[in-house]
Amino acid sequence: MGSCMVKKFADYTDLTNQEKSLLLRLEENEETYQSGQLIREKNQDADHLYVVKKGWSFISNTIDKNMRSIFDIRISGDFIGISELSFSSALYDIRATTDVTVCPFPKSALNEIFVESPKLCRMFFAILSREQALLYARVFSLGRRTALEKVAHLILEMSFRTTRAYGEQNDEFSFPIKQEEIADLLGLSTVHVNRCMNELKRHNYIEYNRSGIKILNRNKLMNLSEFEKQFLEPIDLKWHKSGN
Amino acid sequence: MGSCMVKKFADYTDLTNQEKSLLLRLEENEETYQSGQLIREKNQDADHLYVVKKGWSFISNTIDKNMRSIFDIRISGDFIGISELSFSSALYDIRATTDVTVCPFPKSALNEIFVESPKLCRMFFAILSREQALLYARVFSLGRRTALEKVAHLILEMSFRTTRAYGEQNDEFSFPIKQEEIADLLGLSTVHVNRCMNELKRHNYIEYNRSGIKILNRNKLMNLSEFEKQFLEPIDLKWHKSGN
DNA sequence: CGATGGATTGACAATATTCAAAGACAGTGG
DNA sequence: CCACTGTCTTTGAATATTGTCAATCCATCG
Repeated sequence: MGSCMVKKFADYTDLTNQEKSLLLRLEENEETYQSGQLIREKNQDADHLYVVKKGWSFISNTIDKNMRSIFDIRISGDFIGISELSFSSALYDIRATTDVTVCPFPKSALNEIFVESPKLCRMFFAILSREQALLYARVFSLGRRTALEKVAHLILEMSFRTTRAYGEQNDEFSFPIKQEEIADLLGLSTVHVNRCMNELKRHNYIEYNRSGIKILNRNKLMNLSEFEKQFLEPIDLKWHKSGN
Repeated sequence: MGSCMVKKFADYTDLTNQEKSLLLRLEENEETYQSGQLIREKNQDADHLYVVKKGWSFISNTIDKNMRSIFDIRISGDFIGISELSFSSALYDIRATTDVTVCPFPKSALNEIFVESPKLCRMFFAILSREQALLYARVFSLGRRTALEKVAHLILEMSFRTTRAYGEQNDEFSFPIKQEEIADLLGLSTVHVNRCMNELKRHNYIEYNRSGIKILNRNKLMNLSEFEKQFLEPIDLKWHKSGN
């Protein structure tokens, strides 16, 4: 299979061969993990970043045994660890939700890329800034949406993200994540997530089973969760041109 | 007064004169706003970024009149707008909490800096990645802490951030923010924020009035909110050296 | 077939919200 | 200097939302 990064970056801009080979270096090493396995633990040395090549994983923090928060789901083409760039040890756990392939690379590789290619540097910056925007959206969700709206919003978010990552627009997609994990993502209890999922099902907004989800009424879901469509805009790299 | 940026960056690394002048250019223009004023509105053109030079401001999003979420408070030395780098129009409002001085600069200025100085480029990347880490901490707070813990955590966070921005460690600091704004930051109702603040006062953890706050028992606050001390680590730029 | 991990359900409890009213404080103009 | 205004804070009572606990169901896998 090809390189996630080259594919992802080439969606937005033309790449020279040199730039392609810089990106390919990030995926020289591969590691695979089975569903449920810990990929890296909090407080370990954080000298590597990761690119997710295949599967779903998530980053989370646990305080006090029964108090876990999942910060984000990471799927094919996503980076893991950028927020730890300026920290010496890891701030959170990384765990495989499905069977997963990740490519670890040393932090210093980023620096080489920045020096060699201003275009890739801008691209990385744009990606990181886009992730910040998505995190703001999550903060909004956590702070100001009801449980039902949160669940609806998450389903839509993952629908758009998988579409972008895998290329096929599809109302029926793989959603290989436990209700307990949804709860930890959204700051809810497992039981309540279950009730919300079933309410969405009763209203005929979605269908779901263990491994997948089918969106039956995307508009209603969008309205319910007041999904903000700006986040679907493609990444715009024009900001390096003129002063406005 | 001197440049926020030069001061902030010089805390972490040595700067050449050229680098200093690159940073100074970001603060060539100044605008001042009065407490409560809108600095920039959602959906306007997002062709500029801002450095906050003086005062507190915040970035927020409002859906449906009575549903506001404040994403972050921005104080002296903080950037505003980086998460909109790859968007053409603004995702959120920027509003002055106190009287505020901000310096707008065009997005393209960032690109010039990246091309001219790899060191500043790394620095910007490190700052942005650090902000992501802080956002993860906020996600944790919103999802998994009780109201009382959230309030305690926010007070501590701002205590550390003002210490870093203004240089003086102090248990008594300016906290010029309405309870309604705290509520929108933490995803609570104004009334409940009030009750929590008063509970912290009753326990003799804090004192407060309209404009300031005094921490009486920092340890108890740290324990209550399970504050994670890693976030206080200074930014580490060593990641550009070896791949170890 | 039994064992296991996850999903589902009901009853009850805790936490936080809403609404409405009253208090405190700073700024304003007379 | 005082009354007036508007904004923010504080309080109580009733309500809504979500969490907790414990039991049961269901599918999958050896």
